[in-house]
Amino acid sequence: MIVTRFAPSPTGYLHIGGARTALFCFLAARKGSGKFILRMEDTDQKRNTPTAAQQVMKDLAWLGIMWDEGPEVGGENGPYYQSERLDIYNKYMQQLLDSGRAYYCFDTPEELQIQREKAQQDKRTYTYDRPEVLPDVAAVERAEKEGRPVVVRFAMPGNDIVVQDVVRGGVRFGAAEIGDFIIQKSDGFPTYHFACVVDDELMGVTHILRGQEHLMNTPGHIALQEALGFRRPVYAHMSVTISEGGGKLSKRERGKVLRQAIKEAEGLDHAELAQVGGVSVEEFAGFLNKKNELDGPNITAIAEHIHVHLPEINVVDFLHSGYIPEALVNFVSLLGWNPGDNREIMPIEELIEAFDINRLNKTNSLFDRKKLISFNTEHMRIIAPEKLLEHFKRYLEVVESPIGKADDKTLAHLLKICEGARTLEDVATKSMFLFVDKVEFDEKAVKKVLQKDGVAELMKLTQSALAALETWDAHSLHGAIEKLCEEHQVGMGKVAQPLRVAITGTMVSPPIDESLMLLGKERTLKRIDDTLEFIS
RNA sequence: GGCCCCGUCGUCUAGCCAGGUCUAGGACACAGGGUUUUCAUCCCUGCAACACGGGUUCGAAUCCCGUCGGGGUCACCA
Repeated sequence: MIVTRFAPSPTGYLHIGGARTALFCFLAARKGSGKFILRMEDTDQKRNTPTAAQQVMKDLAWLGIMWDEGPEVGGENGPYYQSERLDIYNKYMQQLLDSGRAYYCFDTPEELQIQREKAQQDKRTYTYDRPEVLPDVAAVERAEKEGRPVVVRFAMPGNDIVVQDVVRGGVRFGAAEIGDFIIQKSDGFPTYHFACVVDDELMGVTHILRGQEHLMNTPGHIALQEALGFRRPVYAHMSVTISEGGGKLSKRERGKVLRQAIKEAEGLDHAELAQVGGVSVEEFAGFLNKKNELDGPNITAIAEHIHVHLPEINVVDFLHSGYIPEALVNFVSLLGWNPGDNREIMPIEELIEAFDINRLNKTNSLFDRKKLISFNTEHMRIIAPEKLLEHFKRYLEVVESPIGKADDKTLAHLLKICEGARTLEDVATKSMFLFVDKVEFDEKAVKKVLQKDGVAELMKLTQSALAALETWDAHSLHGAIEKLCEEHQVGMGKVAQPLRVAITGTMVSPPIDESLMLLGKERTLKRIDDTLEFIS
């Protein structure tokens, strides 16, 4: 049976790159009718936040990447938070210490830094200088008394190590390239390398799919496995997704774009923005001066407040932008993998069926948001309407849209008449006119549509035609407008466009008959009145 | 800088391992045209790539070497 795992360090929101790794692990497990484990690698006491693990799980669940074993769902190999497994690690740590495969060190950060710089000068790889005689327990006590940090290092074997990788083939690492690395920190916690190797063995992980950035760690992990008598899992180091600007997809990008937008907008009230973002004025000023970065939610709040579109980086960002998870998952699955034929738009079941670890490719890929939009458009079209409704409600909730107050029937209807929309945000934008008390006229719309000769006259005629209408449904409305056009020998646009601006204030809305129907007779006639007054 | 990985249209990629069927296929983007009451959708057409230089071979996108370019990694982070 194939067992995979996704092991994030809960330090913030789930990043789109992490989602991709998780997805491939999930697909590999499902395809092999195996097991997908979620494990929280929270061994860094300084960086972990209590809410981050929850958020990561929420994001995974939204994407439909559910784990068979892990936090919340449990399993036979728990606990699934590494911070709760310290005694397990200590047992193996002792084993290594006893057999002389690990040893204590007492170097200060400054001392190590000097060594590193020296190696840099000599243009060689820095590796830790293992002492001839390994420190004993007495030495540990002495070091503690002197207040020196005590860590444990793993004694690497002196041979080359070849990593057999599904994606890369055999990759050889010279013995001189990998030094004795730290497996236990001075706070007593294991490092990632150690905890990861122990847990993968204990949890029976058979296939490790992870980003290429971990390839250099792998020889160390393999050496650890051998010293501990562990099995060796199958490794697959996947290509990574890089940003349009080159380099890793980074959360800094959002800050960069926001800073730029604030600078260009000019005259914005910084104190107000700081308040919207939930940060102090000083913090906000520091952010603008690139002195510090702001947290994801703070940046998102400010951007939404001033209507600036930021590049999506975290999974939640995509939710906020109105993407649906089916599209995101599908799109991301095609970054570094493909089914081998020309299929592209695929629901998750099809992805599972088509998945093959041997078709993972080696080259890094760029994240192209334009293509994502196209995937989103298509998935919004093919998804079951009930599911789309659920996504829509979730979206409206997180962006705190007043549309969220509407009942299911109305929302479903809005989704239906907005068919062809690219994102849920588009649907919301088009529907907004129904949820405002007073129309605000868009400057461009006024100029292009309302300030034309004869508009007022035709609109008055339209108004009386609509007022005379007995049944207020899309069909009758359509008929009435059509009739009006025929009588006055004008195209549909001549009547529909001014009407659209009158009831929405903009040039964009669902089909005019549907829009009028939803608005209702009374409100429609009132808005036409207001418009006539406005243009006279 | 050391080490490691990678290099097919602007982008995601098929083809490469098992050389000929490749005047290199698909998708997105872009350009032009069409449908439509707006936006969007939809339909048609077009543009567009084997990084470069050497080999091996009757024959190279495919195998080998070099150059250049890109990415990763060099923590008591994971």
